Amino acid sequence: MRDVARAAGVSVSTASRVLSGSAHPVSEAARSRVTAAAAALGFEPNRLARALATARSRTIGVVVHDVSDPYFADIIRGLEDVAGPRDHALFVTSSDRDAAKELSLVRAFVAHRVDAIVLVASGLTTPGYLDDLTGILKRFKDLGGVVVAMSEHAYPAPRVGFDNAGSSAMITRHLIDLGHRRIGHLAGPPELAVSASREDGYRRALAEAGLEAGPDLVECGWFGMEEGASATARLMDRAAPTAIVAANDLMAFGALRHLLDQGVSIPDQVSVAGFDDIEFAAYASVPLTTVRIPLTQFGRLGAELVFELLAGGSPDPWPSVTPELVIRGSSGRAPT
Amino acid sequence: MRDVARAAGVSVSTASRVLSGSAHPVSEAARSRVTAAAAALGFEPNRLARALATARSRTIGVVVHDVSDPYFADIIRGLEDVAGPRDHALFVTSSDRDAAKELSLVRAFVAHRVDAIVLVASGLTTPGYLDDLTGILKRFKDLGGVVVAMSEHAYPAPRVGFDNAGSSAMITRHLIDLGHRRIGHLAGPPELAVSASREDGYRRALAEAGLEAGPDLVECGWFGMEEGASATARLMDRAAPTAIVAANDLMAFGALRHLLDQGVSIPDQVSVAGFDDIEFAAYASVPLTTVRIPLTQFGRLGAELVFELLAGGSPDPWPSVTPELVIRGSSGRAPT
DNA sequence: CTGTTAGCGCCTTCAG
DNA sequence: CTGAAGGCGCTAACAG
Repeated sequence: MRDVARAAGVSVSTASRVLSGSAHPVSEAARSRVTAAAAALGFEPNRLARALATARSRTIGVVVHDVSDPYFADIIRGLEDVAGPRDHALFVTSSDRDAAKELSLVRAFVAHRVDAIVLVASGLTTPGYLDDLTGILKRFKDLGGVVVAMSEHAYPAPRVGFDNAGSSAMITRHLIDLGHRRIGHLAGPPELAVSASREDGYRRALAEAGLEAGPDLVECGWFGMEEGASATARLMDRAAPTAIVAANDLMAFGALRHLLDQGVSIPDQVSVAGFDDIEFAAYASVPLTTVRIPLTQFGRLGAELVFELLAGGSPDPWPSVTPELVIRGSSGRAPT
Repeated sequence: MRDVARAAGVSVSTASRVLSGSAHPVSEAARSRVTAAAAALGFEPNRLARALATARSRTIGVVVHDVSDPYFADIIRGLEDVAGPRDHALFVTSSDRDAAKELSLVRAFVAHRVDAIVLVASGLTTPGYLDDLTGILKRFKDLGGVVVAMSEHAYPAPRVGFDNAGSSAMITRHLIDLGHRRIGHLAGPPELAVSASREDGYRRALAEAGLEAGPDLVECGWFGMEEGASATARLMDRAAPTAIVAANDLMAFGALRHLLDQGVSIPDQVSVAGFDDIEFAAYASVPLTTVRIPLTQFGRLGAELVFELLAGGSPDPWPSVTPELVIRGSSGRAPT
C-alpha cells in the first residue's frame, strides 16, 4: 500500500482511506489518483492486516456434520448466497459428529478470528462436550464473536430453525390417514439432538391416533443411504410394518432400495416417507413422499441472522422456516 | 500472549517460541510454565497476527461451480480430509460458472492471503476470462501462493485429474457393445472445457465403431437433473436414440425420470449411462450404469498436491485417479 | 481535507 | 537458553 500511496503522491493514510472505503473525507483528485495507482499496480489489500487492525476478519466459520451430505451442502449454499455479496468468506468444515473433532474445529475458527461461527451441525449429547464448547465459545464471544445455531442444540445461541417434531408428526399423520397402523421409524444417530426430536414427533402422532410405538418399531441408524437400507432390513425382519417414516431422505432412499431389491412393491405393500426433501427425492427409485425443508432459504436466513447480530441487532423472534408435506409416489393406502 | 508470558514469568519471545512450536531451544521449565499458563487462560493464538508475521495463513481457497452439486461436495470432503489434519482451513465458494463471479472470488482469496488456491471448477471459455485470471494469479504467485487445478483448465497449473475423454469413450463403447447404434449424448454446458472433453470421448468411440454422431444426437444442457430431463425430452423427440450417454450423473437421473414418466421401459427400450458415480447413482429410479470417479480420493490427492507444492516440491508426473466402468441396471442390450 | 503517529498480536533476528 | 527491538500491512485517532 505504501507503493500505491507513493505512486499516487499521497500519504498511506489517504491511500488507506480511499482503498478501505472509509467515510473520512478525501478530495476527488486524491481519490482518483489512488484508485488509478492501485489498479495499475494490481494492488490487493491485505485483509489479514486489515483484520488485525479492525478486529473484523470478514470471515465466518461453518460447522456441519458432513459437507458431502446434500442436506448440509444445500444449507451451505444458502449461507454462501448471502455471505458472498456481503464480501464475507466462509470456512467450511465437517465434524463427522465427533465431539473432539468438532471442538478442535471450533477452536481453529477462534484462532482464525472469524467474525461468526454457525453451528449447523446438530448438538451432540457426548458427555463433556457441552461444557467444553461453552468454554470455548465464551472466550470467542468475549472477543466479539457471534454464534448462531441452525439445529437443535443444547448450547444456547440465537437460532434459525424449523419444527422438527411437528414436521415429523405431520408426515406420520399422513401415513396414519392412509390407514396404516403398524408404522416403523428409521431414527437418526442416537447421540444427535435432532434424532430425538424427530422420533418424538413420530411417537406423538402415533399416540394421538391411539397407536402404540412398540420398541421393535424403531430402528436407529446413521443418516446415510446404506445405513438406511440395513436398518430397514432389520426393521422388516422384526416388525414387518406397512409404512416407514425415516428421519431423513437418505435413509428413506436406502429403505426404498432395500425393499425393491426384496421384491416388495411400493407403495402397495409398504409405504415409505422421508424428511428434508433434498433435490434427489423426486428422482429416487420411487419418487419420495417427504417433508420439504427449504434448505437453501434456511441457509440464507442463517446468514442473515449472523449479519443482524454482527450489526448489533437482536432479532426477536428468531427467524424460522416452514416445512411442508410433499406427497409423491412412495406413500399409499395401507394394504387391506 | 503478553498475559500468558507474564503469568508464566517469561518474556513474550519465549512464550511465542513455545506456543508456535518454534525450533528455537527453550528450557523445559519455561516451556511447561508457558504451556500451563496458556491452558489456564484458555489462550488461543491469533492466527491473523501470525499469518501477517510469517506470510503463511494456513488457509486454502477452493473454487467450485456449486457446493450443492454432489460432485463438488464429495471433492471438497476429500480436500478437507487432508487439509484438516494438517491444520489448514478451507474457504469454499461457488462460482456458478460465471466468469465475473469467479474472478472476484479468486481476488478475495488473494486478499485473504490464502496459501493456495484450488480450482476445482472447470475452466470457462468466456472471452477475457483467462487473461484476467492469469493476471490475478500471477500476482498471487508473486506473493508466494500456490495454484492447483482439478479440472480441465486452460490456465496452466499443476493438476490432478483423470481422463475425461477416455472415460467417456469407455462408457460409450459399453453401449456400443450392447448393440446400440443410435446413441445420444447429453452434453454439459458449452462454455465448460470439461463438456468438450466428454463429448469428444463420446464422438471418438462412435467414430471408432464406424458410427456417426449426427448433430441431432447431441443435446446441450446444464449439469442438473431438471435440465437433464428437459434435454432428454428434446433429444427423444428429435432423434429417438436407443441409448443415452449423459455428461454427468445428475443429467442421467433427469433422463431416467423423464423416460420413466413417459412410460419408457429402461433398459428394455432405452439405455441410460451417467458419469461420476456419485453415491446416489445406485439409488436412482433405475440403478445407474456410469463411470466411477473416486471423488473423495480425488479431493485428497488435490490437497496432497497442494502441500507438496507448498513444501517446495514439484511432483512429476502429477497425480491422477483412475475411472472405472460401473454397470448397473440402466443399461442393457439394444432393442431388436 | 491531509499527514503523522501508534498500535493490532505475533514472529524473528540480534545481542546478551 | 533468554529478552529487547523491529516489523508484517493496515487502520484510526490526533493534530494540522
